Amino acid sequence: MAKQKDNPAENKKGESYLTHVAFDSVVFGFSGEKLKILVMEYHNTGLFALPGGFVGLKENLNAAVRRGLKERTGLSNIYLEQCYVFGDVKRHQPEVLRKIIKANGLAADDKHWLLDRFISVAYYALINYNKVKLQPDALSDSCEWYDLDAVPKLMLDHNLIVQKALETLRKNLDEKLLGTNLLPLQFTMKQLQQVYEAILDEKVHRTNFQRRMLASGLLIR
Amino acid sequence: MAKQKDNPAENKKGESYLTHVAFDSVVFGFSGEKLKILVMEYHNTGLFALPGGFVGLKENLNAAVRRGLKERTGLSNIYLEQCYVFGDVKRHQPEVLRKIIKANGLAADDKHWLLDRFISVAYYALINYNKVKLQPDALSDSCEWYDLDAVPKLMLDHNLIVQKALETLRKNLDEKLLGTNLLPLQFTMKQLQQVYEAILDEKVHRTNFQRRMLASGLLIR
DNA sequence: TTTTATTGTCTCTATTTGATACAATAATAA
DNA sequence: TTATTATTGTATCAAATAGAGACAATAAAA
Repeated sequence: MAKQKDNPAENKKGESYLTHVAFDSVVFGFSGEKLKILVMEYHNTGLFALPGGFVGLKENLNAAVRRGLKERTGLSNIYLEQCYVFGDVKRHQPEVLRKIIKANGLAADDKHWLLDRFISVAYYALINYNKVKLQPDALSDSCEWYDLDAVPKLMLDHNLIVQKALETLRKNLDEKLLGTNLLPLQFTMKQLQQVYEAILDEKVHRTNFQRRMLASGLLIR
Repeated sequence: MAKQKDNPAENKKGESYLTHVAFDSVVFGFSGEKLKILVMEYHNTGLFALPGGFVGLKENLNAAVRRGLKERTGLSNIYLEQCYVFGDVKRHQPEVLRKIIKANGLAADDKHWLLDRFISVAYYALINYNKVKLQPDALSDSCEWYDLDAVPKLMLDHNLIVQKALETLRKNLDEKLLGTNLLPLQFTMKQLQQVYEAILDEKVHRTNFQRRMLASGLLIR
């Protein structure tokens, strides 16, 4: 029986993380009548990925995700939900990670903790597009908005994660007026309707939509 | 900065698991008009817990959960869904695990892999009560059905997991006639109605319930 | 067979939903 | 300013759906 390798999961700053556990976030924003998500591009690799990260040894999982989002967007108090755990063996592709590590001039010996297998907990977040100050991480050239219908090929199973996040968002859309999290505090009915249409990818009837929203009692004109 | 301890995650049989990752299942069954779940009791500890387990180094997460369920219930082809990931630091209580390990006459040195922190992926499963042949695992005296309203105090955050599973089940109840997974292939409308009432914990109108079920088109009389 | 309970069918009303017409307001141009 | 246009809010109607009960058909028990 194979024994498990024993890699200290430690980054350059000497911070330690739980091995085998990662998270990825699908960060939704709304602008120009379109739904967008955040995508990062790694240095000199042509690889795109969702913003993600790892969980500190003494850190709550949810807190780790919030920390990650804070670092990328500058925002705290983000609307955030788990959507699925991706735990298939085939998502373990050390060559991909090795490429990233090497492109950053780091030592990619076989025992590097990033080369190990990870289970990833996927989250989706809803944020106000205009309040964001985007910030790539140490390994990335950029962290940018992409129209949902123009997301590039992402590494590993990240495109699948986007799909799942969108599904979950659609299913939960009516709980507590989720859509409002994508808009400023003050917004018009039209804007909210556009958010719904962008998420559901279908037109909704204007007057009936208003009736429904107001009937929920959670909105004031 | 603290470095991560490096424990080989290996059981008595020499099988290796991913460190820091666990799963727990809330297994629902239906009998005598009541909703029940499976609970295990550990040897000589007075500790109750949900059936759970760990993920093999080369095993898909979902497959690991199915393996666990197979071992406990004898069933394959179980209806199974993720419901939430529990990742708070406070669920790390090495004393509890140490108690279990010691009660089984195993060496509970500080480096035992079970004493490390775990993120747990919670699932809920729906099974046909009558088809089950219950089987405790090596560490447990029993694996038994408990009425949902009479579940004992469980270890760690397992009672919370039960709550979350029930919530999720209720939310998803109407998708694809979920309830039928708790019944034999042939069942009466009355039985199905009782399942619904047990899950939702409220009465439903008989004739209207039938209309709704038949309207879904997924049932034949 | 009679009695009783269970299950299926039908109907009535109330509520919700989809669709449209039209009024009020705001934005634009003459 | 007024006239014109587009946008947004209100009212209404019909269709579909949901809740509640009457009653017939069937199955189970005496």
